[in-house]
Amino acid sequence: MPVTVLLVDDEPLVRAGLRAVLEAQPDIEVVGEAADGAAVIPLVRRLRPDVVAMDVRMPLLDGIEATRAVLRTVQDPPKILVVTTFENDEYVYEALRAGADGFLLKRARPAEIVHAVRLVAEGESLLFPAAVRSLAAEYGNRDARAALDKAALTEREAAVLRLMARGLSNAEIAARLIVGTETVKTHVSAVLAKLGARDRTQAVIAAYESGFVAPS
Amino acid sequence: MPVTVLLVDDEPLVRAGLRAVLEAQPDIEVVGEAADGAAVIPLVRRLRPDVVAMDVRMPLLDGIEATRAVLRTVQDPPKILVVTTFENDEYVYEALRAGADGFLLKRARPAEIVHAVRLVAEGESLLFPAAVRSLAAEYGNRDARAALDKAALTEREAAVLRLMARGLSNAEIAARLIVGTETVKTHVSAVLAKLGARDRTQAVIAAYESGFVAPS
DNA sequence: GACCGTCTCCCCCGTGCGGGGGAGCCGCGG
DNA sequence: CCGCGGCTCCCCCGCACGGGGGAGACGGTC
Repeated sequence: MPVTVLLVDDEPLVRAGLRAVLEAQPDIEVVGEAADGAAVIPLVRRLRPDVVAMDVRMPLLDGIEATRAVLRTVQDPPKILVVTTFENDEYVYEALRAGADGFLLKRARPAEIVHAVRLVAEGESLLFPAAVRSLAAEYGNRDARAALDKAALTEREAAVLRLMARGLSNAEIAARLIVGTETVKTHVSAVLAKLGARDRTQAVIAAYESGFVAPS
Repeated sequence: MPVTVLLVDDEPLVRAGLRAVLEAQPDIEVVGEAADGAAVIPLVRRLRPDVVAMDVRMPLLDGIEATRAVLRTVQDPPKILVVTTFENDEYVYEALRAGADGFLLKRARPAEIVHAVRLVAEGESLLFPAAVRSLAAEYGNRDARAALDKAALTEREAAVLRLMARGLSNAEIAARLIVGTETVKTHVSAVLAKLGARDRTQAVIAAYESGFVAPS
């Protein structure tokens, strides 16, 4: 079964471009379009897309509010891919904080766009605002895919973060994973760097805010 | 307007007792009863009580699952007061983790019961499993009210915890609150003690898990 | 074969954190 | 009036934490 996508952007040109790029893939199907955030909710309810490619800056209801609204009101909500023109767009980070699953630069190459859609559809991508920010800058905003990959935690790092989010100390995590504390420290440092966190507390906050771990 | 309460307990005797105690108060009104957890959701939807006094151990659907179900499926859910017979009931802590707002021992004195209902109705109570556990033991399980009060954070402590949950360091919190770092440390220590947390990370986790702070 | 990313472990080092005390000030209530 | 709880600030102290390096082993890719 193909990945179904709903396009949300106020510029018809962008929608057409995304549609052309995505429809060229046999495993991706664009099932609908919307021109502003206010139209998103009913469309999501009706079309039940796997992924919503959502512009951040839009009239009526911007991407942040639309993201929040979708995640709050829709059962089993779709993955949300935030689309933006500028790399240093503060709105993007807010949208990611609001629960968006990934981000995409409009100037990205078609292959990158396709890759990003597949990533979030598989639920494998995990983006943290600070990491994306620095990486976007580092990569000159031209290779969103690389930024996406770099921002993703490795398996081990994810395991460590999960235990951090349960309140375990480095020594306890080491015991649980049957590795040395030095190893855990290495992973923790990597996690902090990728999440843009200063300490483990901020990392755990990022884990909750990004949906990496959920309350209760 | 009075505080409306829904009683959920499989023992008619307990329901009658709670009803008698609560109805004696002019500002509290018992609007319904249920004998098991499965009947709770439709009743909550129909009666829209301010508070649900919920037994933990029940046939069909226990208090934990019922609490989860209510909080997950009902818009603007009622406060949930977990009722239990035993102080060291692991189920209670699970229920509190599931989002319950307070706990009540069946053997509590009428005045304590009334007080607990009013507390959760006002949304002022804030219970953390570890704190409740130790306090319940400390008070010989006879004074639930005292435990409730002790487990509640003071205004200042709550403010500090909110900032902790935003990733601020002690120095940053001190600057924000315009006090000395030593003062912040005092409050942090108090928060850790009341939450049964070992460090600030565990405190932030408790804050998320208890609903004290919410993602996004 | 060379390269790269991941995972593992090691060193040193500074410091923020948390525990243990104590203490003064204020406002409220018995 | 005195006590009590909340808020404020201070001391000392130990240690886990996090940053900065480096390094070896493995597996996959080019």
